[in-house]
Amino acid sequence: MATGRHHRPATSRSRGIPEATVARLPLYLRALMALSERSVPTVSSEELASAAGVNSAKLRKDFSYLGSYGTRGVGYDVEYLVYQISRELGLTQDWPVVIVGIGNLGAALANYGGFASRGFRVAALIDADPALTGKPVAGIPVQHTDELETIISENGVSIGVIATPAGAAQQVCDRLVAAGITSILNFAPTVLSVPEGVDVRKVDLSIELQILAFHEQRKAGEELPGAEEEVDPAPHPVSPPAATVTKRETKRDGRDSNRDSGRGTGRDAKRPDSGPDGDLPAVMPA
Amino acid sequence: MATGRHHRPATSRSRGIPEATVARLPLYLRALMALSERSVPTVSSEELASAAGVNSAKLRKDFSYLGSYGTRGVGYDVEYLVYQISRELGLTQDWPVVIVGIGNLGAALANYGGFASRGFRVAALIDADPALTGKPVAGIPVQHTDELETIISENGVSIGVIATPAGAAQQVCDRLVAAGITSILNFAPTVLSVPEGVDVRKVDLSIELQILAFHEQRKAGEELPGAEEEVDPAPHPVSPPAATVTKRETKRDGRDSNRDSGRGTGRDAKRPDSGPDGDLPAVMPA
DNA sequence: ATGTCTTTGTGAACGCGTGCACAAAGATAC
DNA sequence: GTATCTTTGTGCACGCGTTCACAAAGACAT
Ligand SMILES: NC(=O)c1ccc[n+]([C@@H]2O[C@H](COP(=O)([O-])OP(=O)(O)OC[C@H]3O[C@@H](n4cnc5c(N)ncnc54)[C@H](O)[C@@H]3O)[C@@H](O)[C@H]2O)c1
Ligand SMILES: NC(=O)c1ccc[n+]([C@@H]2O[C@H](COP(=O)([O-])OP(=O)(O)OC[C@H]3O[C@@H](n4cnc5c(N)ncnc54)[C@H](O)[C@@H]3O)[C@@H](O)[C@H]2O)c1
Repeated sequence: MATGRHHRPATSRSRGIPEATVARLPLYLRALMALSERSVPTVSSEELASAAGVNSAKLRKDFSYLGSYGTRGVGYDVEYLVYQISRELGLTQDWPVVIVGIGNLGAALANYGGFASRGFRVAALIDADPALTGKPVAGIPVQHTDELETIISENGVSIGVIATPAGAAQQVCDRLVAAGITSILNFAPTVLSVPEGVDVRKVDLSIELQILAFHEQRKAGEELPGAEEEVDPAPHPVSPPAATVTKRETKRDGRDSNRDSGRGTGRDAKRPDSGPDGDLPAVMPA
Repeated sequence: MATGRHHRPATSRSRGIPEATVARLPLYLRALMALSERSVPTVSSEELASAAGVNSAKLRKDFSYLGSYGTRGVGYDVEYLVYQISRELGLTQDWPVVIVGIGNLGAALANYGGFASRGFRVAALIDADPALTGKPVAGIPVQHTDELETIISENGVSIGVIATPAGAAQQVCDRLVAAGITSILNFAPTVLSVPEGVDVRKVDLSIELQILAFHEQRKAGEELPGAEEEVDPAPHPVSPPAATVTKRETKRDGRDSNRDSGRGTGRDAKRPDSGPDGDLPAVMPA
């Protein structure tokens, strides 16, 4: 019970365009706009692919979902493709956006030029702090949460950005949805529960860092083979249910473990010398 | 042809742990730490899964890669699992991190408490602007780019965050890598080229918004069936190579087009009334 | 000790995404 | 017009990730 609703659209491929492709279209668009500014008339899939950092076959397949706008032997017309992708992404209209939670991050977002330059218009900044109300941030006066519903319905906003503390996020989310928002970009580190038909995308800083840390640890571990690895480097923090814990050689087969090998740039003593402060960060809040 | 190096590790599954699983571990960890704070001793896969917003089978399979730390009939010991995941992610040590580019976003990141609370320590803030040098941000004095190499090698930093303008990102990246950084979190909207062995993860705000806009457009389009859709709503921005353009009924079969249907909450007139300013945002910079 | 009941761990099937490799399309040259 | 050369569009195969569904493991009651 209480599974909330965490469904991807289920029938993910919205109109025949795979989700993975949709996620890459902005990438292509960015590269294309750079070419456009340099007045480059056409690009080959190879060139554009390398500019966007993807495989050229993938790019061609992606474009084929849009309807094959290329010319064999020549490539793609830059301007035309910019327009087609923009249209496909819905960027030929502008999207009013509200940002809720104008703290450190919210203010940075409000100041971010990359919004406006891509068809998104910051329609309003909303915060619960009365001290902020009326204060201009990035030239836009902050409005109080009380007016959230009014702002959204009067401006026909359908995209909301949540930059409040995690504790307030779900509540804010509920209000946004009730007010008519159907797309949410969430920066708060929480899982949001939304009704069907509402899209949520999340950006979580610390998750990204943790993923990097994982790989970083692996790199470091591989350089010094042998010794501690595989084994449990510390006793159990609390006594688990019973004698269950001792039994643990179930998995742990230590697969191939190759990682493309080859280094490249000189890397040597890179291990952080296990920070000066000896306490574990916040791993065991107990 | 300057393909740069955009390889995923190739042998993606680092030690037998699939990349997709690694990406979810922080999610589980977050949920577990919340339970831990509430002194919940054990959780079932079902409960934890719904807290983390994933399928319970997926969660169990994910945990099985770590070595099956559960007790059948009971569930998982919260504290023990917190520790195991932390260890797997490399969070039992603390990771010094440098942030380069202390503008709007960089400052927000520096002020973000979520770093420290998860084992990441901001070792230094670096910016090219001499006016910023020495000024404290979040209690840490900003240092000049000249000292980048020194800072990194002296502190044994292996993770770097880039929050500079896009134009400076590749250059900053190169210096970071040369100085010994092997993991980069990039906020600048550019594709970074790095040598093998260096991990790059990117966070791109406007890409997320564009993806939301795509789905938003689809929702709106489905409510008013018929009329403009499928057809080219505008002439070609520039004349493509030749008579090529006219021929375009190659694809476009208008697939199933169902999208799980069912709405749920009342959604009615949500279309942004096509912004007051009549100009297309920045779609056609030409 | 035996039985029942809960929940894990995982085999197997399936679907999506990726990349290879190539036929076909069209440009360009002659 | 014909030939050659470039580059697209895509069929196909493969691998990863997801999900189902269930046997086995163990807790708990009696
Ligand atoms: N700062 C970062 O770099 C960063 C990075 C990643 C994630 N985050 C997350 O983003 C969120 C915001 O971070 P921050 O550093 O800007 O925090 P912050 O404390 O500086 O700002 C939060 C703002 O939200 C407002 N707020 C609180 N409750 C509200 C409510 N119910 N309705 C409307 N506004 C409300 C507060 O008044 C405050 O202005 C947090 O969840 C944080 O975890 C921040
Ligand atoms: N602000 C946001 O919410 C946001 C959102 C998404 C992406 N971004 C991206 O993040 C980056 C930073 O955004 P911002 O709003 O903070 O910009 P900003 O202009 O406020 O800050 C950029 C900072 O980088 C410094 N800098 C410039 N060149 C440098 C160099 N070579 N070495 C070191 N420092 C250098 C500048 O002095 C400045 O302090 C941009 O690429 C932007 O596109 C920002």
